[in-house]
Amino acid sequence: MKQATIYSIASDLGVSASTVSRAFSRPDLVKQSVREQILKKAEEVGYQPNRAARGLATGRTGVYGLLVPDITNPFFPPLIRAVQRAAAERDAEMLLIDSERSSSRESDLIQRIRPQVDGMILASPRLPSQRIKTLLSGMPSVVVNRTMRGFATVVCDNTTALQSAADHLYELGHRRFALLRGPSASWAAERRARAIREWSGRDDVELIELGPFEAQFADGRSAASRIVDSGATAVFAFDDLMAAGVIAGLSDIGEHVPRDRSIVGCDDVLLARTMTPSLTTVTAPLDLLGASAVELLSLLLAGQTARDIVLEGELALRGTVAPLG
Amino acid sequence: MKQATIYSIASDLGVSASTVSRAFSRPDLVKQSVREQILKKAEEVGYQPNRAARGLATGRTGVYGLLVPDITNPFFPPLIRAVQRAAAERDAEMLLIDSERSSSRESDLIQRIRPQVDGMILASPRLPSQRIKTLLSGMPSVVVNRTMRGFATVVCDNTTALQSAADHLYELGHRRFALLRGPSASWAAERRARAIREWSGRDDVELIELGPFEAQFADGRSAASRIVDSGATAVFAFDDLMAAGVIAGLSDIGEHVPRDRSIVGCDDVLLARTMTPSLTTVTAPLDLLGASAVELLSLLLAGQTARDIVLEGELALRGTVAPLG
DNA sequence: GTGAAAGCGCTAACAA
DNA sequence: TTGTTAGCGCTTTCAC
Repeated sequence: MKQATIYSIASDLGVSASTVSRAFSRPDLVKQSVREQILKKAEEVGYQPNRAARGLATGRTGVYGLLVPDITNPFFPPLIRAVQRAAAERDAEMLLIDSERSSSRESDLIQRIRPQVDGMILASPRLPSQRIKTLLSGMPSVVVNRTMRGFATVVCDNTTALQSAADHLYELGHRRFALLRGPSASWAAERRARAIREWSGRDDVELIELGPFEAQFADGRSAASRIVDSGATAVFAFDDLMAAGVIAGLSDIGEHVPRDRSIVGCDDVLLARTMTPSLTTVTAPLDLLGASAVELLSLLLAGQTARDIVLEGELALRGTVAPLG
Repeated sequence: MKQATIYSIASDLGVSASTVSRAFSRPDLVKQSVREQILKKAEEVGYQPNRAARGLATGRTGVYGLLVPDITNPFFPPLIRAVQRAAAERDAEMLLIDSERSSSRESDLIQRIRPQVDGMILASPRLPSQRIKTLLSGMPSVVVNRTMRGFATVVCDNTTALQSAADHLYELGHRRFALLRGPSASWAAERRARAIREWSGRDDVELIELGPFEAQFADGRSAASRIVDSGATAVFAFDDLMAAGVIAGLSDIGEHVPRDRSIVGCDDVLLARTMTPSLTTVTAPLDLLGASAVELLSLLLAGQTARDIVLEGELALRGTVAPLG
């Protein structure tokens, strides 16, 4: 027993294949009684439309490409889930590509899947804008967590939340802050750094900037001694992973968080919640981020123009900040 | 400028479309000089074969489906990466489905993508075997981390490593152990539990079994008080996530790991390495697991029979076990 | 070694 | 409201 087709259903029912096709794609054009028969039969024989055939005929694949730089970075899985869910709601599939933090690979992979997807969602790719524009020319695309002229974008702005965190630390008595900067090419890193810099422009506050770093656990860990040297009592890490690294690094030196120093992360990834003590951080609305990206993409696919979206992070006060002791 | 096709290349070169097609799919059938011209031209115009068309003609999609129950569980991202990488090596794409720990969703999603993939890799699905067999009948499939008659399987056996961990704890003076069991339907949970049970069959050792649990962080956390009540000084958690939960739960009660109690996790996911102190656990060869799964699948697709594969975990001694104090 | 032609399953005019 | 027809881009006999 092979897959049912519109033809097998059509001949079973004594109607034409087009009628069966229409029963699915343009149901309003088919007489109700016939349509019901067709749907029933389809159900019965487990009919599933062959997307390759449909794609060939329509020029649409029903597949959205999602490109992430590093699926093992805990920031991405919830985003991936959100995208998949939103795609499924639109009856589309998601083709995931993980470039493993390599931009050459990114380039290859985009080339490769280009003809197989209707559009792409790029979650903070490594490639320079110009290259991306070339690779994706003519393909509806939305960019996540990065602004880029000529593309629909959805970003998360943590400025307010980070500044609240800073206020909070200030109230707890901290005056000397360290900032571990993220990757130099990262839009988010720049944005976060600027938020802290702006905030720290007051007389009685000192800011020590370290980095840029690749934003890995090991980077945070090895930065710990420099933090100690700097005399900063509170540190803003680019993201939660680096924050966890800092805590490990401080522990290597014999320090304890938050007793000896306060740490704030960013993104609220899983490990921020599962570590003990749990990490004070800024949450990212990943579900919304993913859903918005898909929404923008489908607007684009429908030929409409999509406006950019800015979401806000929120401060999550937890166990890694304490009064200056 | 639209996508190049075999026709556009053919007419550019004054050969027939079939020749162009053959230059890619059966290169040995084309005269070398012609083939080189074609390849060069294809490169030049950025030709990418349309997979939908190829799929329609051959009945093959060149896409492998990968089903995971929960992409936010840090066990899966490295596996997903490994599968994608291995698929890419075989010039195939990976369609990822996350069932969000819902078996009904799992069922729907499998149905849905069935006609769009050449085969499926199921990573510890939630569905009962019988249902899976029905859903996948006639489709080449390999099952990861679960044994299942009628399917090619690749599993990771942690028995030896877990028993070494137990030996180690025993040497450190521990005699009373708690075991937090994983989901009752989980093959891995059963296997791990058995390893510990077998080992603890000695006179001077006591084993307290708790659970089964859904294997979430919160489960571990709330189990902490029961662990304390049980008097166990060392605990085996089903996986790292639960282990992290236990540590958090013990901390809620005012206990400190490993000072007051020793904890062993399983899988060596990212958060095991990023927490402070880092978690003593059993590593899973995820890269190999993913690569093996893809290898088995391609054997199946080539019409060959695939033998099952068993991989071994390894003990990673880290910071959450200490001598009984 | 190469070309012509049929067909994969579906959609989308166009007719009826 | 329904059927007929012509492709979508590729592979694959079958001739040449």
